[in-house]
Amino acid sequence: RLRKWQERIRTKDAGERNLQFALSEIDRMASALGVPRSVREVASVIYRQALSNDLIRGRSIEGVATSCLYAGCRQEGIPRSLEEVTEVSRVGKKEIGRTYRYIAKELSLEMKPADPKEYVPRFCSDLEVSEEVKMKAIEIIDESAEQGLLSGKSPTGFAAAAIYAASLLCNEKKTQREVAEVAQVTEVTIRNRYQEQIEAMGLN
Amino acid sequence: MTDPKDTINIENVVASTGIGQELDLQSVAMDLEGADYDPEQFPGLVYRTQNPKSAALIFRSGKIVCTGAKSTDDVHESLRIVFDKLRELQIQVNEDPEIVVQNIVTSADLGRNLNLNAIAIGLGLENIEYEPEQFPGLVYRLDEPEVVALLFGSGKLVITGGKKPEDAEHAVDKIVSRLEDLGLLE
DNA sequence: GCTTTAAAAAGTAAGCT
DNA sequence: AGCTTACTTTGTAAAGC
Repeated sequence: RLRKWQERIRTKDAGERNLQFALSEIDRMASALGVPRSVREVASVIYRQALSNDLIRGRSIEGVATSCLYAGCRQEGIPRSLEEVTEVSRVGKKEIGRTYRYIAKELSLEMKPADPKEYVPRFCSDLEVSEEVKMKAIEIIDESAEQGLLSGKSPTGFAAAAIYAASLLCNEKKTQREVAEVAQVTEVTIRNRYQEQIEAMGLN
Repeated sequence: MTDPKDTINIENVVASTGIGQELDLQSVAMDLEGADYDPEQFPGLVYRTQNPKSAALIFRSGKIVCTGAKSTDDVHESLRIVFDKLRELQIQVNEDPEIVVQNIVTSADLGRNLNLNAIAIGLGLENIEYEPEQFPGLVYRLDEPEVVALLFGSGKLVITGGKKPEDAEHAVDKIVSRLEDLGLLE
């Protein structure tokens, strides 16, 4: 009995240490990504839910913690792309994506796809463009999404192309390379999305 | 209007069978021309047929998996070739080994573009998986028939997980009627 | 869970000329 | 700027780690 009792404490302590580690990792990554405290709190809540629903077994704590942070950002409307969270995590993009999908399904998070517009404020401030460019980019996203161009496309690439197009239209040109860098997509992707969006706006 | 069912095309059939005889894969690999066998990497020996095109995975137990065929007839024809090749190596092969189709992959075309965002919400976020950042297709799991459909913005789709060709037809019918009910087609 | 095989869908990426 | 190759997703059996 004494042994069982010790084992329980050992297990409880181990579980407590694991939870503390996960939460500190969420904090570390959240700081590195520069997301507000509300996102860390949402991510922590999701992690505790995953824990109580026994979704961690068979998965790395770091992977689950990163996935919860990714989900938290999206739930708070200030998404970070998988590329971005992967940069501050110790696990790979593929594992994060797979773990995120598993947790979202099991916890019925019912996440809507990230809206490209949600990336515009951050990308634009990183590029130091005017409010005018920002508004124009949002206009381009709305119009081209309405015309059905968004289906299947990555939200970051779509946002990046709209910002690039808007910078040209507002005479505040940013190069494809500059936009590609802040959005973490290739110039080829920007070029492809940009062409379609310009056509959709009737600006070609 | 083209009935989406008429655009269905079987792209890949996976089936399993067995010759009812244990095999020494090392010697089979030596005698069978074009065989790929690397037990360190995978326990099965890979043998490819040319006509019809397919890849057979042959195991020590004598069990065989055939993939890549474009129809159930092709699966049988491919495996007949594999059986004959083994017989040429003086290996006993049962008369007519039972061949079980395990999975059929099909493609089809709904003929119109799809708004995947609207479909994700319409079909219910709890029933679908749509992560355009990770993959451009929307994943839709059906209960009846029990298959998985991947829907794309172009209106093209992939149906997998079925065990008979009719599964794909039933799936396409259900998908079309659900999208029509939601007013998300045309 | 992984390893291997096949095939489609469409988006993204990387390497080379 | 292309073109080619390759990776992402889905499902499935096989034997073994």
